[in-house]
Amino acid sequence: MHETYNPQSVEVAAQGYWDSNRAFEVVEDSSKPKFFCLSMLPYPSGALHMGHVRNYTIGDVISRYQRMTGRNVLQPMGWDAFGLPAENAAIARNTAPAKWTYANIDHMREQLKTMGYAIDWSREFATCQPAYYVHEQRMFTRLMKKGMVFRKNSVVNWDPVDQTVLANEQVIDGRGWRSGAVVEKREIPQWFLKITAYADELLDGLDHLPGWPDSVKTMQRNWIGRSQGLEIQFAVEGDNAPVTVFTTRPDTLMGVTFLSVAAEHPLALKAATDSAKVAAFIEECRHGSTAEADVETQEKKGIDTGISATHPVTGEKIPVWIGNFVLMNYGTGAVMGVPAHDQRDWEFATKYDLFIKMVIVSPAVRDAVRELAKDVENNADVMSTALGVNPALDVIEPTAVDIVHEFERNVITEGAYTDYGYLVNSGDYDGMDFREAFEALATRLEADGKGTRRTNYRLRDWGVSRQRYWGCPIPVIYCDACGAVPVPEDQLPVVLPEDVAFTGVSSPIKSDPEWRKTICPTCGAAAERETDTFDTFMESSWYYARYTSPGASDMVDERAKYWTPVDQYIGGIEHAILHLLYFRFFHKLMRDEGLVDSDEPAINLLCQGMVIADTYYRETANGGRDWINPADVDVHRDERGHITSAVARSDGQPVQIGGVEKMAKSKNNGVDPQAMVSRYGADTVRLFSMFAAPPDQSLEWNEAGVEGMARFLKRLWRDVNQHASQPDHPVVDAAALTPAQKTLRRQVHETIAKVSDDYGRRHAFNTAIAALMELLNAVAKFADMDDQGRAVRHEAFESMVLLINPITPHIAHSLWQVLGHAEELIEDVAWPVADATALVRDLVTLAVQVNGKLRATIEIAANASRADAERTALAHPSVLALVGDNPPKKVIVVSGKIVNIVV
RNA sequence: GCCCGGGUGGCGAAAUCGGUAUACGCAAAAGACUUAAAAUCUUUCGACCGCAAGGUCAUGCGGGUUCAAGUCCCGCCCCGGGCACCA
Repeated sequence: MHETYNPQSVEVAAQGYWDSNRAFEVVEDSSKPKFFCLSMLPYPSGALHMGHVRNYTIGDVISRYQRMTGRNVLQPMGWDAFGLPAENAAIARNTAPAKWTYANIDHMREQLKTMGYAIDWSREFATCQPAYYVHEQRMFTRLMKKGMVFRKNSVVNWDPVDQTVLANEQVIDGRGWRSGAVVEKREIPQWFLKITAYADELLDGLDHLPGWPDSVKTMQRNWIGRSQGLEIQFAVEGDNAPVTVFTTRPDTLMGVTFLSVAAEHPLALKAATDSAKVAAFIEECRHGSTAEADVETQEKKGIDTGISATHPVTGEKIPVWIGNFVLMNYGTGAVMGVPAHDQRDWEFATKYDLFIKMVIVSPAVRDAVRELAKDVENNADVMSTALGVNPALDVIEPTAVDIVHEFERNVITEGAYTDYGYLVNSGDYDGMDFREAFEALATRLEADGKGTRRTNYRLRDWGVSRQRYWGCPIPVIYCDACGAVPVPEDQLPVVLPEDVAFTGVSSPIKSDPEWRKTICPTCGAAAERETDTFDTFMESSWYYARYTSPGASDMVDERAKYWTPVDQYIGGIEHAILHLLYFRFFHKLMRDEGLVDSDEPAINLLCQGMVIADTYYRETANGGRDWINPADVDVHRDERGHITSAVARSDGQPVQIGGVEKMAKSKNNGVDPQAMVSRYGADTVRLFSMFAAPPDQSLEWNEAGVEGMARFLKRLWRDVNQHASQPDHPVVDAAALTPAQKTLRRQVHETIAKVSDDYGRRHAFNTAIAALMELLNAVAKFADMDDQGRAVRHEAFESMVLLINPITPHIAHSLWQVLGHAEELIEDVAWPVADATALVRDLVTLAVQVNGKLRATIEIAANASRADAERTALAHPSVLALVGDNPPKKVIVVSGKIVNIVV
């Protein structure tokens, strides 16, 4: 017997056994149901962090559990290896991005292996390998031929000092992160994938994903943003083209008092040629970042172009303004201004003293007017009369007029009324509701050729061009005669040179005139290659499919149809929209190429929360903060456990407590998984990361909590070994058990049922662990040394080891042998099933409430009738004291739970 | 600004379909073992009042629905994620 638990030797032994048996390498097997368990692949940033550990432990628990329930489980791993950080590291360390990336992968692979994940490593790849990205390039050229790809101008952040395009992340407060120069918006030609062609399918498909979190589906629905509305043309004076706007609220059309166009809109550019002020405003709009969050939070500013447009219904002249909040790349680049019924327009109109015209009243106002003016033939007229639109009407109800005026005053002075209501001040449309007004105006404008009913999407086409080096080259050749030509399939891959000097000023393939030189595949003339690379979301959109078909000559082969779709996908909630939308989009592209046969890439999705930790700091002389790692801080508490102070371990001097934040380099509060594994073992780290919080919430790293987990595993080790050292026991004879033995056995089977449900359905690993802890506590208190006592205890320990195996597989591997099983893979032992007869209870506890307050509990037979329950409850002394002799008004009995007596 | 989450003891959390709020763990306190410490074991542990029995109050704040609300509805506050070139 091993007296003490030594995680290091246990883990080395288990991992060695798995390796030598190739325990987790899988092939297609039609005799078993398959289960594809996928975790989002890591970016090889340098070292494993706790977020990875959490993500991959969740995936591993699900994989091992599914394997034990008899499924053929594929759990792969790879590397999302292209990206911006490699370029930054290359500049900082004077090395090549490829070299840095491959070194990180080697290091992180070793770190992952110490965690003991049940991964099929034979399928591993890195997305920066030509053997991977060649398929992506081929797919792109096929999509080009299908018309799914187009090129258009698009706005980027331009650093005028460094003469380079900046990512949004590289723009801090409107300035380039290195140069500090005010960033400019610049238009350059870029490649796009027509994701909008799939907008309806991407939206409607969400209704067929019951295994995805509602929050993710809602975010995607809102992101796609399908809306029904009207596209309306406003004629513009002079020889200008009409301005087209899209609105979902055509019922407010009569309230339009201005138009706003983007600074890049042709009409704005036209106005700039006549006015230096307008030109200066447009110049000002060119500064600052392109990020929507920045655009939406900046101060709303505008300028009158001096040009007027004509209202398509009334024929009135309305001014055209330029607004810095109008996005050229969304919709038509122009919006109609309805200050009375749109809050942003209201603020804009108030700021620039533009006319506010109320044309919608609330249902409450309409109803009040209708009631007061019920004798008047048409109460829509009363509302219009109140507004002075129809003074000819001589029968009006003064109070009704006041109500309408009051509402109008409110709209003008307090803020827009943005809900649906009833039209007023709108001529022929007075009295209509939203639906009627929409139909009437749509019909009229369509007849006049000034409007069209349209379905609009917030979703924009996917710009895939990046002006960076460390990415997959876009396989296009530019020929003066033939234009943009896809690289022929037999010339793929277009290989990115890896052995380069990277200085950060320009991409090595852009600055090397030789690399881009080629000949046109169509006409054979001298031509040039595209030097932009793909957005790295391209690689992460289809990697899951490649795992199914290692070595396939195309993107995937027939094996993909066995393994896809993914049964369980696990990753961070930060990917809820972009990655998960592109991932779904790419699956549909592959389906339409005949590569896979399902509509969606993943059946179930689990989004895990962040890993957070305490922060500590000291003020520096210049007012900054010097962050100190939690591992180097000692915390003092008072006797109630409140933290009173913290000191640095290095010098014993106090440090400031900075609160709990996401683990990040900037706050120096990252906890190194490697250090934790060497101190406590991988099983303890896995156990803590599953226990400390449910998977979808943030997880606070707390080393004392980790020690608690180590204690639990030590006790489990000790108690199982102690049990195994006792004499052999007979099989459990359910009919011969004492009440105490029966109770323990019931707890064992209740735990089996709970843990199975927690793993398989709820993904509530924290409560599964709590249930196992409770069972270990119960077994420890169970002192029965009789034959049947030992038999029941043996059943308890075997169940516990099997149940905990998905979370702590190394210790389970050892303890399974201790319990008398010859060396075997515990994942191939059948998952325990709760015995229904062992779950039966004789007595149940009911809570007894009087007027909804708990006053007593009673124990009654599990099969007692409701009347029995009511009688027993009413007879309880505490209840009698409160109820007295008066008969209760009402008694509610919820069987097995509660009796509530209302007096 | 817009969209999506979250807020429960000293701390991490539990309460799965509206039915006994605080399971499990951490921290803390007391005791046992020890020359001592660590480890381990036992006990206590939401707040307030009370010798006790028991009572009152408590799930971010303010209302509401219900026999019954952490859970449902309305209005706020605070924290986090995303916003299309971080991945």
